[in-house]
Amino acid sequence: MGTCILPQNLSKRLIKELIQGKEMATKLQLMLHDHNKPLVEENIGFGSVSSSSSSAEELASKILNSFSQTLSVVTGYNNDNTINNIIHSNSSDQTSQVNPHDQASHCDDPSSDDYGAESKIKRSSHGIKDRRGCYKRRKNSQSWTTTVSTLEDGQAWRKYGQKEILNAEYPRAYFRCTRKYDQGCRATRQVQQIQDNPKLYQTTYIGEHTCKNILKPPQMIIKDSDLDNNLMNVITSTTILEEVKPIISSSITTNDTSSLSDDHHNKLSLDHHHHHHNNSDHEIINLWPSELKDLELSDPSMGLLSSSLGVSASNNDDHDIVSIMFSFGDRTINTTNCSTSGTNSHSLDMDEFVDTSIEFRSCDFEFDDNNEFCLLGSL
DNA sequence: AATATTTGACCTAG
DNA sequence: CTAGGTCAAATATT
Repeated sequence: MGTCILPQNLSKRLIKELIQGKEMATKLQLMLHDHNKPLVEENIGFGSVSSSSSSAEELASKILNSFSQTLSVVTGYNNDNTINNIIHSNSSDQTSQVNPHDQASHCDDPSSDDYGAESKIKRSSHGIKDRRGCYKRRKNSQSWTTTVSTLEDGQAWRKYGQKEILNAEYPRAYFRCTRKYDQGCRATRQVQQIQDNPKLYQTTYIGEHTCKNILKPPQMIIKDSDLDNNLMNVITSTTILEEVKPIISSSITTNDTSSLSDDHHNKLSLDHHHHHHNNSDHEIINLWPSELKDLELSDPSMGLLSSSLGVSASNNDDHDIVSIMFSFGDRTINTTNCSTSGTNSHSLDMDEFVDTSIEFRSCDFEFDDNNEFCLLGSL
């Protein structure tokens, strides 16, 4: 597909930014892991960040900035596969590629059912060995490798194998896109755990998603009872929203609601304030895109939108007061002083959200009696 | 029932 | 032949 023609200096800068971002994210993760957990247990839970909040915030800010810089480089030069190629150059093995076509005659479309029925019959009938058809390794596919601390990347993967790897402490897991058969998507990924406690995985993405990852109605679930756990999964990440991708450009850090200059500077953040709390009443935590799984739509290869979900809340009442702010760069959607009761989960239809909210300037939402997320104000 | 995971066999590149 | 990528039946989960 697209080949990367990125000036070397920018390429270096991009790599540098990504490395820095990764390092800082790791630090932040450790920080959260080491300091927050004990605090959560003996303390109030959501106030936990406060003890190390200054440095953590600092780190978070730097990380965001790092990704912003990265985005500005990427989106300024290529909106397609640039990032893949760049990161790929950093990848460990299965390199050598850059032969984007010739994706191994790996059963090009699922319709030409290759290894499917036919071989199944031959194998199961009499245990007769026969070739399963055209299966070949896809060593010529685009691939890139990252090191992360979670299996979650917001995409729908289906595990199809696991292997013990020579000289590797942990087995390697193989995943394919869930839409492999209904949409012929050939994206796969391999996850190699390289460390335990804290967990670290080296994730290699092979091939690009060709699917539209939007089959089920996207939903954002905010379950009060899960907030504690969610906070422990915290880290930062870059994900993509297909609909928003085309208008991403440079900076993603501004939250200024006053200016409505252009369609760029997109950032999704969600603040979940708690007001019954003693120390701080406003904390922002970046959640993994697993929390956004169902609204997350694409693959990490196609573009980047740094979407962070900030959440904090109080559980000391049967009425949680939450305030949620979505900000797409300089546009903000704010939900202040929403009152919700009970421990039900609130769902937000992200289909509608993604489609329409870009048009909003500032408006209010709340959870109604059915815990539906609804619009209060006008556009 | 549909969908996901586990796991040993199968298959290919080197 | 070996190492590692994939298949698919059995099993588990939703």
